Amino acid sequence: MREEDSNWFARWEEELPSPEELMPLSQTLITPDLALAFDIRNPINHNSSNNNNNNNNLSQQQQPQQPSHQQLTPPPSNNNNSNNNPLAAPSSTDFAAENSAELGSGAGSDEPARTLKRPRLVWTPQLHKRFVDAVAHLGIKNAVPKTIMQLMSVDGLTRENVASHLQKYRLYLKRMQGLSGGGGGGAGGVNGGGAGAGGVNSDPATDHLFASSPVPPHFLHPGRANSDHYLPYVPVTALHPQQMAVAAAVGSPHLQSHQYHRQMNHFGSPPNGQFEHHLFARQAQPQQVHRMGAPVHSTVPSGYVEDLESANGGRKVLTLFPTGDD
DNA sequence: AGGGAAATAT
DNA sequence: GATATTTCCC
Repeated sequence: MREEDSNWFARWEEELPSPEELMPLSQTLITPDLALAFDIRNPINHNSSNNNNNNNNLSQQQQPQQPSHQQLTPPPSNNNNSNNNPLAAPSSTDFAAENSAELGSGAGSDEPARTLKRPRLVWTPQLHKRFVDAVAHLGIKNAVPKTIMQLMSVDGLTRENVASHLQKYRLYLKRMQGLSGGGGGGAGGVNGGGAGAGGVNSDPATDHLFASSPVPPHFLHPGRANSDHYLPYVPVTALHPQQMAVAAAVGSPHLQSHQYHRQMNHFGSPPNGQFEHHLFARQAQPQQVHRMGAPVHSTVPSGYVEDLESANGGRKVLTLFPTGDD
């Protein structure tokens, strides 16, 4: 089985986007202001079933901090611009900025990063993927909230967020160990994104989200093999501060936990083409983790649309948008 | 800061 | 009712 390990790594490498595949810097976020200025509007916005988040925190309105409510269109094959046009303007239909819903009175020009209570963070497969990668690269040993958070470089992510997620993730791993150890090792197998494909995931009860991202073998085999053999020192260089936005699913309560229901019904017409997501677009702080190794391979697995969840069945929302800020 | 469990929101 | 995230406590 050591092969698995090496394979996993190889796989990981393969996954890395080539320089050309990286998102062009120009693909930055469009702020509402800009959108308005340019009269950019979402060509297809038919969502808004319930635009307002009526959390119990009704007393608070939206977070004007980053008026960038971007939403990536989930289109089937929305491959990033494979061309190498670094200065391509916002890839056509990829996303649009929509706002105005109710920020009218608020005047979202300012981003007073006040102590706004942020809405519940929704861990999308992408985000989780990133999380897993980070943990994998750090090694369970060093995988602590703070470090993970730093590695992820996801804006808006707080240590608490990560800690909490980590907690659950560990639980998940634990469960998996127990299951795989006892009988079917299948569970532990690398799901390889194609979760839904060949077979069913072990348990429906299993965390949907967690199941959506491959679990590095080492995670399950603490004792086996050297602990952190593979990544003696995190090739952090690989993880670049691409920004991933955290999505706050404020309006769509249903697509969070029921994704495994595969909304991709036979009709093939999902309820909505895309959902409205509020993204916290903040720039990753320069406080990046010190990158130790040099980018030898240059592979930069950044945050961008990795594998759309055809696997998940119902998850077609991308909540991260790469921005070549910097 | 890290880990775990209770509380709450969805 | 169950699950996902947040918040509190050690």
